Amino acid sequence: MTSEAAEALDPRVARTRRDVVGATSALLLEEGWDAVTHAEVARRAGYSKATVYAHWPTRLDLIRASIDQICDEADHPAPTGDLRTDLRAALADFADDLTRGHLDRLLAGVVERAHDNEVVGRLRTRLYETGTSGMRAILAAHVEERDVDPALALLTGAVLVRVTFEGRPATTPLLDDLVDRVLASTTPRTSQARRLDPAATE
Amino acid sequence: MTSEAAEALDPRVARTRRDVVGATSALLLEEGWDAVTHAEVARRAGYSKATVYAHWPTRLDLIRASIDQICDEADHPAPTGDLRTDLRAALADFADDLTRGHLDRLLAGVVERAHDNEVVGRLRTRLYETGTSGMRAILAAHVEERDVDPALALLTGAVLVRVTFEGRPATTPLLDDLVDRVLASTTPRTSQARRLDPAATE
DNA sequence: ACCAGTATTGAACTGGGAGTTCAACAGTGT
DNA sequence: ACACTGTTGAACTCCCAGTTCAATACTGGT
Repeated sequence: MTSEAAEALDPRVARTRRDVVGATSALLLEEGWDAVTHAEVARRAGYSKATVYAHWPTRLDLIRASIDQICDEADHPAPTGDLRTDLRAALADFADDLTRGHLDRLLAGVVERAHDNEVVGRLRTRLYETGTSGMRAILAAHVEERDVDPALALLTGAVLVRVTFEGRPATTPLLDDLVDRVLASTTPRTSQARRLDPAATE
Repeated sequence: MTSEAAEALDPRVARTRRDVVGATSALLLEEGWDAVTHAEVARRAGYSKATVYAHWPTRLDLIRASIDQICDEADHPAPTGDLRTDLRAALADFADDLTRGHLDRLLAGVVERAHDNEVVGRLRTRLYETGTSGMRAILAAHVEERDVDPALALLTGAVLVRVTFEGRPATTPLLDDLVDRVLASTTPRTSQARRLDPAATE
């Protein structure tokens, strides 16, 4: 019922879904997993608690719909074609999501609950892949296949640690340094004269 | 009263503290933050709920005591003196804590709650620093000062991502590869004449 | 052995909030 | 106008974290 695509949908239902999922996303990012209750979501969205229960019987239903929306709406800056430039931009974008977008708390909440819930485990994977797909695409286009996964883990992991655990702001020089270090351990893909001399290029 | 060090302590109090904090740590690692309630902790430790409340009035008091204990008890393998070997061992140790020790869930739970609680923020920092202090010491002894922080963030971050988000087992070749990549972006400290005595360091 | 001081206990109580239900009401497509 | 479906408000149940306290058990000192 909820998955029918272009089936003529009651406009009331469409409104409700849009409003409630929107309110849930905002709540989830602003206040965290535990703050997402049917009562609070209903209050924020301007609907009755009973309506919210009718559409999303459990808290996880609400959160799943919300995360799906967050992932669907994610956008990435257009690549220029230069590896280093694009990677820096994508990494800055990721760091921005983590801090300003409070994605770090959402990720933490999902990771914590993924231990005893299969569905949450899939949300965790989807969320992480969405947040890093930009970088993955850039890497896949420019470095050897075997380097993509390790480089991605190094980059995203380092930013996560810096921002989330060390509480450090993700400044441009810090991010650029990380990109340089990670690229030093990868093999460029094109036969182009892209030697990895630290001092050369740009 | 609770912080007196060698002051002759009522053995009942000593027993209670040991048992309850032990039970809390186990519960926290096995079942996660939300599972830590006074009732469940009391049940596991074999004490009355009222006793647990008398010693630790809030849930956070319990968790703080538990994390303090976890950090105090943490031990690291003795270094051999060889950078690559020691780093591999320390990283494997960290990965093991994350997976087998369920440290990943604990970290996630702490990160999530650190957003609106200063005390939890300090727990997060302490927990992360405890888990990575072994690697930090090894790096500090062998690479340039400016390389220590970035290398640490890259290593721990990559393992975190691989284990926690990708759900991948932290196999030896995977960890060794990460160490190699990170070391490729660092400058070794002057000569290898740096034969540091394990007992004489800091 | 006794005692004064303290820790522990069991059991009962409260306060709040998550989740549920439903009859009345409102919006929708024909 | 009509049948159908979504929405509503309010009342309700149930569970559980947190609280309290008089009775009991243990401890160190005399």
